[in-house]
Amino acid sequence: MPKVGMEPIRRQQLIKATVAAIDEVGLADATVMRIARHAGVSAGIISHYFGGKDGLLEATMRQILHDLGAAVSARRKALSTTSPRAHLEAIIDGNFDRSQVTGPVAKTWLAFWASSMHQPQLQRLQNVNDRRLYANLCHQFRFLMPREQARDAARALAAMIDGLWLRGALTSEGLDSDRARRLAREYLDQLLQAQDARTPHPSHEPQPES
Amino acid sequence: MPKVGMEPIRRQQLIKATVAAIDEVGLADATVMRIARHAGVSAGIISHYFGGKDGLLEATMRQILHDLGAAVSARRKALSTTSPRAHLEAIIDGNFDRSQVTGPVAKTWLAFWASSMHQPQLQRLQNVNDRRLYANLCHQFRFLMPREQARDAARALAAMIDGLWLRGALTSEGLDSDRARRLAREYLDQLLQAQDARTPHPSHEPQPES
DNA sequence: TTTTATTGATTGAACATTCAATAAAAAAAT
DNA sequence: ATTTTTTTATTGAATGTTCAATCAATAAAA
Repeated sequence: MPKVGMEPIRRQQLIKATVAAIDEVGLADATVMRIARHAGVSAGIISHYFGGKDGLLEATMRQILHDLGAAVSARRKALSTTSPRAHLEAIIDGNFDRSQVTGPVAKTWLAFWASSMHQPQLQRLQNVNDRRLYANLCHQFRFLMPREQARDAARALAAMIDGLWLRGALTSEGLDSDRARRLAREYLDQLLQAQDARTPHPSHEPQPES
Repeated sequence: MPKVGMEPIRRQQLIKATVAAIDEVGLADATVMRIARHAGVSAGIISHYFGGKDGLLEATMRQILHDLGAAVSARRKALSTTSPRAHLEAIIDGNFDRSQVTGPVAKTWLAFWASSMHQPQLQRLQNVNDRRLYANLCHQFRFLMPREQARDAARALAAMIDGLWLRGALTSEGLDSDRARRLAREYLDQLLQAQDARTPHPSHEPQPES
């Protein structure tokens, strides 16, 4: 079987198998043997490509975070406007992107979330990601409201997004991504309406094109 | 040392020690030895009082859920009104009650949350609790809006509460419970204002006393 | 023939649980 | 009031299991 250039293939295989194993039995029971079996390879190969189980878990979390970032980024790049509202909606949609919201991925996500509280390696990844979401939201809200209000709006919308995710991961039916998206968007509407009510004379929004 | 009637004392001790151990090193590394050391007793005693580690973990989750329920319940009973808004605020405040929001408890809570996805015993407890929060919220919102809107409002506020919890558990500084409460209350305000805007002629609210 | 990829039995460490031994308190007997 | 007996609580070493990591052996491609 050994061909040259197996490394990228095996790495992807094993990361996918890790998500599958965590979905199946949870992080605590996702042993190297079970993961290897999912990938159709032997257990030893994990240490060979990832230096050990920890390396594989970190790579898996990286992959998930990367996919999430990519989903958001793609939606924002597809926009032909600088309208803050459109960008905020794109961030919401990206966070509930199909690829992210699959049952297995959601469970893996939550498992890493809990784990990251005590594993510095994972905590770093978690923090980077948290801050990115918060900073992105905050930056957009800044076009629409004063600094402190923008910060609160970002904090609240981030909490809403994560909360919908969390509750989706727990229900047996999995996350209803259409409903989650709708609820998050309605919340955004309310945030913006509340702001309009406070400042009936808009101050410094960027060019809200046609 | 052996006095009669140690059972309730030891059980409480061990549950407290479990929370402390999970706070210290996470659920994955909370071994019976470490928990026992926190409680100042030997490892064997855990099997004696809880039948095994699983029994202790389940009892710990029960305790945390019970404390949360009690905090909400106490605040609602202290109300001398049936105003839906006051009850909704009491539910919010109860969920961010001091006793719940301590760093150790928040971490333990999240650890069980992740764990409950794959442990039927814990999942049952989780579901009961989820449904209670949702049903309570939904019941109060029903006084203020039609069924479907009440359901969405309950889903969204529940997600906001859980999201604030989740994000609070992850930050190293712990949850800022005052800020969390404020953000959740502001969201509630927005929900109710949005509803007032839709139905300028209120239909069937209960006696909104003085 | 050499290089690269992969296997899987082996090793050692960590762990939950068990249980015979122990110790303290409570109860009974003196 | 002592001493003895019984009951209750607790210990911690021993047991058996599970697991991650290792590495010599193997097999396929180059």
